[in-house]
Amino acid sequence: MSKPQEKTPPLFGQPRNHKTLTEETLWRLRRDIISGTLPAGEKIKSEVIKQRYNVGTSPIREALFQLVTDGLVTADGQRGFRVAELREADLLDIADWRARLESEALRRSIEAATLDWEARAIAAFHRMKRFESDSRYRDMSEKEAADTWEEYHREFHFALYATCGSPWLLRFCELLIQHGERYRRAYIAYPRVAKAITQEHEALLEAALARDTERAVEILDKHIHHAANLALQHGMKRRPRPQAAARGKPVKRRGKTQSA
Amino acid sequence: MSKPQEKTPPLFGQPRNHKTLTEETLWRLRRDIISGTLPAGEKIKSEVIKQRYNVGTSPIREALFQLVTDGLVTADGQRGFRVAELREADLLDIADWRARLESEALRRSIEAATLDWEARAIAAFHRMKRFESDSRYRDMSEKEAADTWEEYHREFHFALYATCGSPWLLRFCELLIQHGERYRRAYIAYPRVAKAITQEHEALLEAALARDTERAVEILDKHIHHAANLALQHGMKRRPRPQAAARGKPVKRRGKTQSA
DNA sequence: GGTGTGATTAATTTCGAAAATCAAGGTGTT
DNA sequence: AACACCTTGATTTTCGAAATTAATCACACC
Repeated sequence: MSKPQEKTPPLFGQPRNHKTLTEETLWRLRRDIISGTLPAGEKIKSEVIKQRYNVGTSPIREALFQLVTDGLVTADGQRGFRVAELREADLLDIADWRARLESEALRRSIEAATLDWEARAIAAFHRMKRFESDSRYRDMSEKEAADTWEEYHREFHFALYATCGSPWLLRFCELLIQHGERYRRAYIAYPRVAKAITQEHEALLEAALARDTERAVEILDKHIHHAANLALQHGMKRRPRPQAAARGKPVKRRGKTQSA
Repeated sequence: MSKPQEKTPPLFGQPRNHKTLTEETLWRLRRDIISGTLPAGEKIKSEVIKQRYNVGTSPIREALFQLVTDGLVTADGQRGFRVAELREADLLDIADWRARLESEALRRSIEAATLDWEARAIAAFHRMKRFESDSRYRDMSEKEAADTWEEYHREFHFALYATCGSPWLLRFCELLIQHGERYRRAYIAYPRVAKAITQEHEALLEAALARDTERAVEILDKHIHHAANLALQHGMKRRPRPQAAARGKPVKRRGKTQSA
């Protein structure tokens, strides 16, 4: 009613109503890659995906090529697709640019703040916070809980940036956030990470609502680097060289790698 | 020999050796869109492309979906593909972020400058400059000349940014440059634009080689905004509302729009 | 015993046709 | 005459199979 020309960016997440199989497959694949269901470096066999998602060759390939452009999947010549590797240097680069670009997005959004913006941010924050403390999430599996929280978390950040006014900036943020989430989730699981950063979210929201741009940006900057460092620390303990795991010789075994 | 792990970003342009038909189709489509051979807003009919490029359905769709992610093509629900529209606001946004991000890339590249970097930049500049003044380009059609110059121009800019050390930054620059080029070429043709900005390139190279970061960044910033304003001025004269042209009613005629 | 070459097998890419979807034109009813 | 519904033709999407390419193994040769 209020703003009919507003076009929501292709933010990913909930079961949106997808018009084509390609679109649906894209979201499912993206979610599975970011959540780690499809681990980094793993070969993506169309046969497996075909059975898992119950679709034909074309939608899978069309979705995969979009993910290639997004950088979540790599396509080696004529040797099929792989989930993109995780590299420490990449994580640092992502955190660096997330901090820079999201800070700018936040700054612009605060300058252009509207009542809708406030409402959306508060709503998103509430949902996330409440989900953390409410025991309802015990009704779902760990993974579902993580997926849900991450969805809320993403939406909270996006709500803050939404009115920045620059489509390109939003797009870059979106891309970086996706990749950043993948790194984080590869290294630390849900309930843990939320505890570590929850009060930063609160402070961030508060500063933003108070229109205290400088403080908000400072908090956001720290928040992003904090999250990246958390991932880095846990990641170093857990997997010394993420890319070495799957890249090496394919274990010599050729045929079916796993069936059931 | 020197740096075997260096991976050239998927910079587009010349007839690289493509391994798959999808890849080849991607480059051809991208080139045709950026150069304006496929005009903004135009419907992309797979049947037409199929005949023009002599490929089947799959490679075309796979390529198109990659361009959708790049923002050069839009996919409306189940109604096929279109070349993305040109909008004034978008041009301004692109110029803004080109200036910011390329400045940062240039700054970092200068800080990390190597001899290879110098050599590549000088080589690229020479090629571009020489092409402008040399009458050889009369051997080709206007369009070929424009294509060639744009290729050199792009390479010159990229050469300056190449050692910035941030893959994500390079990627953003790449994307923005592609889109920026499309806007420029939609409004002003080759020989004209080169005359207007050629001495800026020279000054830019000079400052960069002298390691005068601040001056180089200042020149680059002006250069980018200058180019955008040129496009804007010419564009406003020529096409008052770029997006209105093709969006409107499809002229009521349904069947085959054009055959030969 | 190691190495290079040819044949076999698995996988990916590509095509062409069937199924699904959309847009326009036509028909009938109020 | 206006509106809704159905039919029809064209386009897009999807599938499954053929063609192409890469990988693996076996065998002979050095």
